[in-house]
Amino acid sequence: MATATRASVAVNATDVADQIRAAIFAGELVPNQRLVEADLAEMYGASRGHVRTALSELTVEGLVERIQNRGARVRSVPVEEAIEIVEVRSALEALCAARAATRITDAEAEELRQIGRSMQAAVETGDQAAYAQGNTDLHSTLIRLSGQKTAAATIDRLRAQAVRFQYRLFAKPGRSQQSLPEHLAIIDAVCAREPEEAARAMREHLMSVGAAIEESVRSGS
Amino acid sequence: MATATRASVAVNATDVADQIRAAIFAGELVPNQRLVEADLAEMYGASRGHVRTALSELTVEGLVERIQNRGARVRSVPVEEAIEIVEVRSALEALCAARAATRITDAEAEELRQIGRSMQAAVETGDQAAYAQGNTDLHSTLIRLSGQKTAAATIDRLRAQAVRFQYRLFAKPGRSQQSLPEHLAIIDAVCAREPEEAARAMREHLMSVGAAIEESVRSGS
DNA sequence: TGTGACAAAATTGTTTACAATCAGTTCCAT
DNA sequence: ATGGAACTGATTGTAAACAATTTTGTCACA
Repeated sequence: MATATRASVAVNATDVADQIRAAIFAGELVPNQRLVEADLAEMYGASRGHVRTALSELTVEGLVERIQNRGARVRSVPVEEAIEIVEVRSALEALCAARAATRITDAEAEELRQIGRSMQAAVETGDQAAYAQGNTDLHSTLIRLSGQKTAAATIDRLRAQAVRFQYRLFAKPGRSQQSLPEHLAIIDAVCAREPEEAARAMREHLMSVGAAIEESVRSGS
Repeated sequence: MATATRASVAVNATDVADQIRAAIFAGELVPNQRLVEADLAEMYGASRGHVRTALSELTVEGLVERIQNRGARVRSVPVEEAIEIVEVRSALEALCAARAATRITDAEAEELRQIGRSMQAAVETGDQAAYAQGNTDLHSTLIRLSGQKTAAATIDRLRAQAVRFQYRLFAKPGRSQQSLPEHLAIIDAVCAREPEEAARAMREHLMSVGAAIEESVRSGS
């Protein structure tokens, strides 16, 4: 733990991109923070050329913003766009939930119900971290069970852009009490192998997430 | 028109990426075709460095595939993935259609109906090119009217990956006769400002596109 | 005190040269 | 003939040097 911000050494452009992406995801690099090539090169033990192409790639992914001759910054996603992202995720995760409902095996259904039980327990004991973990597990499990790799990749990319707002949301008191029944409804529908209902429940859940983001911004700042 | 494959001169990495993207879209660069850096550099009048970062960006976009020390190729999208792409587009364009239905003005509705009329005329006169144009116009207009930029960008990126299959489809005899009523149903629903029905019609249409791709591949090769 | 011109520093953009790797070929021993 | 070691040409990977640009700092002057 000598160098706090560096997990492992990056050798090529892809590695550097991965590290920067992880740092943004972890909140170590915050929106609008300048990304000076020389600094990043030293920090990750890579050449400046590698850092440069990594920044190009991250720009395509929408995580980084570049201005000619004025360098790169962590892109600050405006609220309106964050809501758009949730709306798109809503459509895609609804698709995934529906597909999961048509493909799920009995063993996988049990796995899903287990996630539901642990989320319920987390709400009862007031363990926010455990609830957040359950939330992540549920969404990623459904995406995996859908077998839709294109949707999975798209959702991943979009979610990375909106990390900033995810944190805000879990900090909101009473949020988990509200979203728990939504999550359980999704699990029930998928386990009951009802694609239409699973999609509907997922859409409803993510629309509520969108509304919560909108509201938290309206009141927060 | 001295150099057939080059439209304008590329000076930086973004320009090169644009040119290569356009060439792939136009079918000048076909799947699995090798992309030799030195050749591209000469062809587009750019340095090899710029070509290199352009290839990195296009790899992130999913248009190009790179293998370490063995260069870049135009990525060949397998059929299964093309179907996934249509499925994702189905979810996203349904979202756009629904949003368009809630936001559309009278003038925009007339614009949409006009597209419908020209598509109908194209089918009656057997003008395939005009029908393809109408198809493009309709989809892009709905996406624009939705005001959902995130969805728009995502759809664009996905469609670029699946160009190969779009061509195939329009070559199929009787395809336009089948899809015309689907298109008209979408237009009617959006103009009637019925989001649910618009989304349903769009989903149905794109599912039929997916089925047609699957079938054309099954029989074609 | 404020403002403009100028100089210096920091940073990014671009090119070039060189190193590493791979595919194909030749050639020799078996 | 056959298999493999060594060679060759083509191509990609890497780094470092240089050029261009922006930003920051300084100072004279109103």
